[in-house]
Amino acid sequence: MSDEVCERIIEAAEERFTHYGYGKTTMAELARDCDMSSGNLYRFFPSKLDIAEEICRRASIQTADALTAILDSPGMSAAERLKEFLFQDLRTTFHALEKNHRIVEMAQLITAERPEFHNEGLKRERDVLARILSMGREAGEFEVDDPDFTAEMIQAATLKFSYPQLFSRLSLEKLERELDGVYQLIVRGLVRSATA
Amino acid sequence: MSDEVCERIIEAAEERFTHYGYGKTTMAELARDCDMSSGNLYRFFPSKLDIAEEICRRASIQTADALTAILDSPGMSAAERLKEFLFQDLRTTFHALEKNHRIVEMAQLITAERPEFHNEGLKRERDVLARILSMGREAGEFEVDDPDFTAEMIQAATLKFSYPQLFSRLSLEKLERELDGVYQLIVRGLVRSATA
DNA sequence: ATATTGAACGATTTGTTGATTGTTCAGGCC
DNA sequence: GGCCTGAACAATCAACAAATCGTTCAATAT
Repeated sequence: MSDEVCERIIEAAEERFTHYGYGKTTMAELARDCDMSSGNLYRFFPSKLDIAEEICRRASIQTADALTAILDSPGMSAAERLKEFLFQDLRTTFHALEKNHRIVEMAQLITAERPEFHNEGLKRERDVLARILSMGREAGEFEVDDPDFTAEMIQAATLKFSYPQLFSRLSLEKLERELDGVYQLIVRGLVRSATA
Repeated sequence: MSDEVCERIIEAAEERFTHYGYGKTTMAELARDCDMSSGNLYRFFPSKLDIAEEICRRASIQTADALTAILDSPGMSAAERLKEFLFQDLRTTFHALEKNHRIVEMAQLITAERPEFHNEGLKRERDVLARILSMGREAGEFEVDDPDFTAEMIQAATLKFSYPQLFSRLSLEKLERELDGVYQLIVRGLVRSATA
C-alpha cells in the first residue's frame, strides 16, 4: 500500500532531520533506510522539501489539536481560555526551539520557500481562537462583532510570541510577563464593559 | 575641531553607504573623501560599524522627533494621537524600505551585532508613546495605570508593523488595514468605558 | 503493464587559494 | 609632544575547482 510506504519515509526522515538536520541528510540515506533506491522516493513525494513540509504540517496540526482541547476544558471563562491559548502557544514554540531547534529551522526554511504553508498553520490556530471568541460572545462575556477578524488581529498583536527568530534572546519568564501585559491590553477591549 | 571632522566623515559615509551599500564601501574610500589616511579615521570612530551606527542613530532620532510633533498637534484626541503615532511609524519604515533599502539593511546589520542599539531606538519611540498615554489619562480619556508599561505592551503588540523583514511581502494597504484592526483592539481597552 | 533501479545531469555546496579590507602601530611631521 | 601617515597583520571575502546532492529518466525486473 502506498500510504504505508509514505509513513515509512516520513518516519525515517523525521528521525534523520531532527537528529542531523535537513541539510545534512541526503535522499540516498532516506532511500537506504527504506530499502529502496533514491529515485523511487519520488514516486511518493515530489521533492525533499515536500517531505519536510509534511513533517512540519503534522507538528503544526498536533499543536493546533492541543490548543483545541482548551475549547472543551470545563469551568473556564472565555478570558481564561484566551489566556491559556496564548500562553500554551508560546510555551509550545519556545520548548520546541529549546529542545529541538532542528524542527524550528526546518519550519523557517519551508516558510521562506513556501509562503502559503505558514498561512495554513496560522489559519489552523486562528480557527481555534475564533471559536474561543465566539464562545465568549455567546456567553455574554465578550463583545465581538466578527470573531474571525478579531482572531486575525489578535494573531497580529501576539506575533512577537510566535516567531522563534524574534525571541531567541529573551527568556521564557520575560516573554510570559510581556505576553501577560499584551493579553491584558487585548482582553480589556473585549470584555463587555461593566455598568459604571 | 574634532566634531567638524566627525561630521565630515559621517557625511561622506552616509553618501557612500546609501548609494553603494555598507559592504561595498571601504575605509580607504572614506579616508580619501575626507582627505586623510585610513588609519586617521580611527581617531574619530572606533570602527566602521560605529560610523554606520551613528548614521542609523541619527535616522532613528529624526523618526522619533517627527513622532514627537504629534504631541503638540492641536485639536486631536488621545486616541487620534495614538492612531497617528502608529500609522506614521509604519509609513516611515515602509517608505524607508521602499525608497532606500540600504539604510534598512544597515539597521538590520547593526541590530544583529549590537542588540542594545535597537532597544535604544525602541525606547526613544516608547517615550513619545507613553506621553500620548499620559495625555489621554490626564484628559480623562484613557484609563491607564502605568503609561510606560502600557507603552511597552503597545510596542510589543504592534511589532509586526515595525520590522521590515516581516512585512516585505505585504503591501502598504494591507498593512494599514491590519494595523487599523490592531489599533481598534488596543484602543477599546484603553478608553474609559462609557456608562452603559 | 507496472514498479523499481541506478547512471546521468544540472544545480548546489564545499574546500581552497588569492586578493581585499578593517584595524593597528611604529615611525615621521609639524 | 600631539597629529598623522602608510606599511604590516589578521580577518574576511571572492572566485574558482571539485565534490556532493537532488532530481530525472531510459533501462530492467517483476
